[in-house]
Amino acid sequence: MLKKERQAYIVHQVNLHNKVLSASLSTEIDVSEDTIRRDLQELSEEGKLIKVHGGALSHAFNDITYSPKKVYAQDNKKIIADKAVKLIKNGMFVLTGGGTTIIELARSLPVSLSATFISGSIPAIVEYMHHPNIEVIVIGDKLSKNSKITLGADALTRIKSLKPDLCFLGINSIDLQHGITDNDWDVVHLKQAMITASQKTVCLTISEKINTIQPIHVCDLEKIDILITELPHDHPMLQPYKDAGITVL
Amino acid sequence: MLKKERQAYIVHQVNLHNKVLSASLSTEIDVSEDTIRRDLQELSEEGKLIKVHGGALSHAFNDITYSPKKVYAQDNKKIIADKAVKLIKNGMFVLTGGGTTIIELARSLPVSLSATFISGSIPAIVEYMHHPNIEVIVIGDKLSKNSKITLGADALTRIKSLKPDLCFLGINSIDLQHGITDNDWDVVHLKQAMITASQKTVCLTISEKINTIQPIHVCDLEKIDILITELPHDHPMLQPYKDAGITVL
DNA sequence: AGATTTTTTGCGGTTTTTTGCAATATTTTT
DNA sequence: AAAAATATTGCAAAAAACCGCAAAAAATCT
Repeated sequence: MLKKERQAYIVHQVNLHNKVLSASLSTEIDVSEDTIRRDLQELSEEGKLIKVHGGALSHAFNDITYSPKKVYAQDNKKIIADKAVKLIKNGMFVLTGGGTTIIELARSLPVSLSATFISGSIPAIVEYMHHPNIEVIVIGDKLSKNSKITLGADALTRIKSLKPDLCFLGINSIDLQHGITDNDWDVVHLKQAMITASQKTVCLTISEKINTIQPIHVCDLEKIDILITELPHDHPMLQPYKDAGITVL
Repeated sequence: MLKKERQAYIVHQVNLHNKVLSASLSTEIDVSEDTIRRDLQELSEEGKLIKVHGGALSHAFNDITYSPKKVYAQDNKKIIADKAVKLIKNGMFVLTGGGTTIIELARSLPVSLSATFISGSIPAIVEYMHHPNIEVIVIGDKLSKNSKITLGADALTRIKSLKPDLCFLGINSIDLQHGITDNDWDVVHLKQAMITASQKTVCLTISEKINTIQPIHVCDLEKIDILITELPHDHPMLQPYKDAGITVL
């Protein structure tokens, strides 16, 4: 890999995720951390990013909001995305919902992956669209301004006609007794259809939403195959869900 | 192998793979690396690629350097968009295709306008989505990476089920004898369906595409109600189209 | 055609760039 | 305060670029 090529990649990653870790980049592009550090140094001098202890930050995202210390704590959603990516194999049909966690997943897909992604989430579709080896199926219907996904009868019937290998769902609430719950009538219907259609359902959520409840019931825990959070898989908070038969990553 | 031939090959490779290595080229074409380096030097001075340590990168790899010609075209599209916007009234159902002219139209919509826009073009949908008073209906199907619009049987049947007031079509070729022509089989079918479904069809195009022909026939001039270009409505080039019964703006 | 000039190309030697490593210092975490 | 992670520095090996220079090839001019 050429030096400039590598630096362009780094800049791309910084702009995409607002931050990068030297260690991650090192393993990702298989060069020593020294080299990464020197790259960051140069790019920093060129004003293309801001170098901090442990990695670099996006210039645009650089107000007081992010102190250098924050770089160490990887964003929870990035951690979740990285775990989720490992489930996707070449040739798979993957159905995804909306939400920021799903966007992060879309941005973390390795360039080498070639698969088919189905979604009604416009931001997610935009990310998939930029990927060189991914086919995109758009679920059409009326676009909800709030959630930026298509909702309605058309979307439901289209989803019911599919049998994807995998379904990634960003969820707002999960609880041992009440299972998955949500607060939007149409979104709930969509999620139910997605779960029913898919061979395997993977739920993504940050840990603070675990053991919370919302007004509308989506499905029971039995319907969920895999649960991904930013916590280590052996965290005590997750044990009850393992006992309920869910694979926790 | 001639020098010019060799350099043409190098440019081709750069455009194809976005990067080339001096060492690879050397063994590939069987000349010394010095020669390759001198070639890259010259091509770099001609602006055909970017020379870096170890090889060269495509111009597209770095940042897009847009030529004055592109900027000129951009201005023209803005003129076209402003004319087109005037046709849209509150409460209308508007069907739009893809292409840069349509994007420009989407960006030019006044905030006060409240209407419903139907499209399968992801970039257009993104623009509509940001508008406060516009409802968006997404036409779903397989996403074409090139044109960034959804194409396929699903999209066709969905469009056929609609009766929009207005249809805006960015066109690639228009000619007095052959009418509207295009070069992509699927896109042609989509445009035909859009024209048939709509009560009024508005074609948008920059003047340089007037009186040009492409391989596949979309429709005859009779199907077109309004033609919008960046030229003044009384420009002589447009007179024949007026005579053919088209309203020219 | 033959001679002369110009261009192109490869080669040896030198300089610069790039990269990884090891030892040491600094920062962050626990 | 100790431990772990990250930075810095100097250095050496490899790769690549650079600099004439001369042979070969092509173009130009008698």
